[in-house]
Amino acid sequence: MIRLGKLTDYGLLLMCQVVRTRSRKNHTARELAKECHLPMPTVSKLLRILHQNGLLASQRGIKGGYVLARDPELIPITEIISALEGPFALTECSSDVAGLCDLEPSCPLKENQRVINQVVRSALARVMLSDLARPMQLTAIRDGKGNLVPITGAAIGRTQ
Amino acid sequence: MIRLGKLTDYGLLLMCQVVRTRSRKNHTARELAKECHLPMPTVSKLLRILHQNGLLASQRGIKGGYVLARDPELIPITEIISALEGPFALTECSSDVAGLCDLEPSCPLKENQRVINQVVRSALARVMLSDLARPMQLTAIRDGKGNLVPITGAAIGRTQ
DNA sequence: AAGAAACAGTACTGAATTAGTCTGCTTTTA
DNA sequence: TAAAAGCAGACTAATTCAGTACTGTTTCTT
Repeated sequence: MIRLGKLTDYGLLLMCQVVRTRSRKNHTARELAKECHLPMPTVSKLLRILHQNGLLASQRGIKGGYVLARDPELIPITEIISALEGPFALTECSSDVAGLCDLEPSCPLKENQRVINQVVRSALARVMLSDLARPMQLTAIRDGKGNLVPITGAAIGRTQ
Repeated sequence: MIRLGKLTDYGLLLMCQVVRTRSRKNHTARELAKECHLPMPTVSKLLRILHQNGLLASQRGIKGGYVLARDPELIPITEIISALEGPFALTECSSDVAGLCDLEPSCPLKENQRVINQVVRSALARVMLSDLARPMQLTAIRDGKGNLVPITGAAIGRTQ
């Protein structure tokens, strides 16, 4: 399967929790850990990374905590994923670093790897955090032209 | 990054090689291994899996080998990926198997994981093997930075 | 009919990656 | 100034993955 790390999954969960409870002034790592049933050190680490990538704003000190840096409508989930998983690449070859692959000079796939990558990425870039945080309400995404496309009809390929 | 295993990458490479040289009556594992600069046992294993999933047809015996089971225009790369990586799922939660996740009863993300999954999958389902096997003829253009961008969906999100 | 060439399948090993934990430090406010 | 909270990196354990080896089965050729 195409893999998203557990930590990324947790990260998405945390961000959703922040969105869902954003009436609160701020969110401490401890609170979020409890609410999401995740170990506190892990949550702490994730929140720090999300902060470093401009997705959360942090306040230190005894009354500190985290708040969302932007409206959830303005946060594509690709940003969260990139923050936690590093540069977006399906394989080593599709990254921008050269020389990672022995086959590189002879590999005719390299360019197309980039394309696969781009297809996945642009598809995910249309899903916003606000879409994720409202369970059950996401029945459509926007296609390349900005039109809404029902999710259910989007599936091609067979179900396994 | 979203991860595709090396073996899957090799599998895509092999399938492309078969397509590109399909004037040959058949393709032995040995030939393909040499042409793709991959170890022969690995190639053998991959070809067998691809065959089991109905992507290649095999002929045993001294004059045996593999041929493409269908026209490359009819093979979405999701099929190749699913064959080599197992059921399409970005995280454990998004698979159909229940009970894998401790958080399941309280996890409000579960449904949306499915959505993310579906978004990626339906995007990839539109890319056919024939598209991959013809480098440079793909429906993609280069943007200002030299990155390939599919013309079907204007890439949103920022480039990292 | 026998042997060679090629596919089929399984099991094991070593390596790489990842998740998670621990420890200590810095900042801020009551 | 002490406590609460964030900051940072190192370390360990577990899991996953790639690769290899070995054995069996099929079919063609001589």
